[in-house]
Formats: sequence, C-alpha cells, structure tokens
Amino acid sequence: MYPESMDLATPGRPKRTAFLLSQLGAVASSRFADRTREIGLTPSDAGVIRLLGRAPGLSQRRLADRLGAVPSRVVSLIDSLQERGLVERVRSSTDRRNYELHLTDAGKRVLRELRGIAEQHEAEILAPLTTEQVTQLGDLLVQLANGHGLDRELHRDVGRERGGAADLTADPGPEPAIGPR
Amino acid sequence: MYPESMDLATPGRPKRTAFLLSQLGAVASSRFADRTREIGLTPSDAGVIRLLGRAPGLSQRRLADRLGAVPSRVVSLIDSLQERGLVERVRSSTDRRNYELHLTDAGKRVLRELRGIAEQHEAEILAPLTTEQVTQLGDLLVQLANGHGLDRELHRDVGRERGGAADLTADPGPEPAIGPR
DNA sequence: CTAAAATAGTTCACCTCTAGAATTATTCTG
DNA sequence: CAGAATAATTCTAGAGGTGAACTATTTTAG
Repeated sequence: MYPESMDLATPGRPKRTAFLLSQLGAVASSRFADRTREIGLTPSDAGVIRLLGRAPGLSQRRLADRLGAVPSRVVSLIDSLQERGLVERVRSSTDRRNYELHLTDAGKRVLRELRGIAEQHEAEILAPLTTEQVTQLGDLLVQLANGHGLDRELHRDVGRERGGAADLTADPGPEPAIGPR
Repeated sequence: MYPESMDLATPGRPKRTAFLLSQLGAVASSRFADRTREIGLTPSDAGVIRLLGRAPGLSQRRLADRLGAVPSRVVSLIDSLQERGLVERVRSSTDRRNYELHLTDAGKRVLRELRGIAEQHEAEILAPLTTEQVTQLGDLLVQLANGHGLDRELHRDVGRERGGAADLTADPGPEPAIGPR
C-alpha cells in the first residue's frame, strides 16, 4: 500500500494505529485462549463462568443477552460445562420454563484459577510497558471504549466475524463487552 | 469475576487493560470488515490486494508466508480474486512451478479505494481521542507490538482462533502482522 | 376461564471457514 | 539420471456458530 521508501520516518505517512489495535487485540485474545486452554476451557467457557460467578442464578436467556450470544449457543455452552461438572441447571421454582444457573464447587475453583490466569495474562500483555505507561494506555483505551459505546454493546448482537467467540470472552464489568474476530 | 461491590473506584481492583485491548481490537476489526464488505471484499481479500500492490509478482508461497496463512488457503483467496478480475496469475518464465501474482487495473483501482477506506477507518476508530492522545496511543501500541515481536510474527503461523481472518488484515508494513477471536 | 400469544429451552439441519494430507508438475542436488 | 525438494492444487474433515422449527410452560385477552 505504501512504497517501501515511505515506510520509515515519513512525516506524511498515513498512520496505522487502528490496525495496530486490531493486531494487538488479536494477539491478546490468542494468548488468553492459550492460557484458558491449559485448564481445558475455551474463552467462551471462561466468560460464562466469570459471569455466573458474579451473577449466580442467571437464566440461559439472560446469560445469552449478556454474552451477546444466541440462546441455542448458550445451550451447548452450558451442556458442555455441566458435563464437566462446573455448572448446574436448577429449575426455577417460580417459573418452570427456565433454569437458574449456578457454579458448582468445582466451578468455583475454576473461577479462582481463572482469576489467576487473568492476572498473569494482564501482566504478560502489558510487560513491554512501564507502570506509568500502563496507566496511560488504560486511560486511553477506556476513553476509546466509551467513545465506541462498548458498555452498552453487551446487549446487542455483535456481528460475528472471524473471531466471533471473542464476545463471550468479553468482560462484562459493571456492564461491558464486545465481539471479533 | 469481581463482586459488584468492587467495580467502581476500588484501588486494589485488578485492571483489565488487556481485555480492553482485545475488545477494542475486535471492534476495530469488525468495523474494518464492515467497510471492506461494502466494496465486496473480506479483510483477507484486502490484505492480499494491499500486499500485491506493494510487492507485485509475489508467488503464492511467499504470499502465504507473509500473510501467515497456509498455501491451500491462498489458493482459494487468489481463485476468488482472480474470478473477480482483480488479480492475475502469470506463470513464471524462470520457474514454471510458481506464479507471479499481479493486480489487474481493476485491482489497482480497488487498492486505491482501499487506501481511502483505511483512512476513514483510522479516523473512525480514533475519533474519541484528541490529536495528542492519538500520538500517545500510537507510541504505546508500537512499543507493545515490538515487545511482543509482532514484526517477526509474520513468518510464523499464528494460531487461528475465532476471528482467524484477522491476520490477513494484518498490515505487513516493512515487515508486520498477526492474528485473534 | 379458556384460547391465543409469548417465553425459555432445546434440537437439528446447514453454513462458513480453514487446516492438513495427498496429488501433480516442475526444478534442484548429488 | 534418480531422488529430494518446492509450488500449486484438490479434497476431506472438523470446529464453531446461526436460525428455523418444536416442546413445555406461563401470561394475556376476550
């Protein structure tokens, strides 16, 4: 796209910050997936466990909303976690149509592992930066996220691309989330 | 993962900068895909066209290396672009095993469109930041990319996850690339 | 109070994308 | 020249996910 001659120290050279962001985001996702894989989880699994840890008793429908996933997708996700004894379905006594999803004790243990993994992940990804730079970057990214309405995004369906599962990785902080590829 | 009570203004609250990075990267990839889709291209198509614009005559094998893709993948990519008249295969006269890939005139026109798209994309993604902040972010991301060896990554196979195609979007500057969700 | 609409979950058929093995043609090496 | 290496291609398989149709249950309307 740009002749080699323009690649270095060219004032007028178009920036590629947005592409860099995509690339680094992909690296971060990929490395996180590596880590969760080591304990037998996909990033989607991790997202579900995290969410159920923070909002026990959620129904599949509501879980689907929070993850930005389709209900049928949640079925297989929960099926798999239930088979592994990490999550249990409890029929709601007030509305027998839906389930109340809970982490089992094993699930809670995995959740604790996941916290450790998240910390290591954070440290690994940000390793090239100084402490001040990390703060700086965090502030900039938060500003970007707000600017792009990442918080509210949780409730709408993010167009699945390559990277689709990324939304489930999504970190629903007080509210947040997104999607990939 | 973190109890609601910890979510706001908690000094010891673990940061999620790495996750934010993943999420924003996914947003950026997704929006870029939206833009290329409007001119009938996937992000992978765009990556190929960009690369052939800057390195005409490349063989499929070398293209695969630069994209971090597998040769068979490149076949279908080029097939599709050739069918649309954007790329042409020319048998190398010196080594009849391989092709020399070139953009057609139509392909070059598309490349020009792509440049415009990239600019708009850059502007859209970075819109929430001031000019100084954009510079700041750019510096931080470059440092991160260097720290994670993103430049050399081009030559090794990036584990395909969700969002796999992202690598092809990768911007092989003087050298770069990657893959994600 | 009952028929119809809505809701939660599930199943299933189908799609897209891509990796990886096997195959052919050509060139290089000893 | 024989055999190893290389470029491209084909084909099979598998992961991952969507959306439509179906069942059970609850809510709403007349």
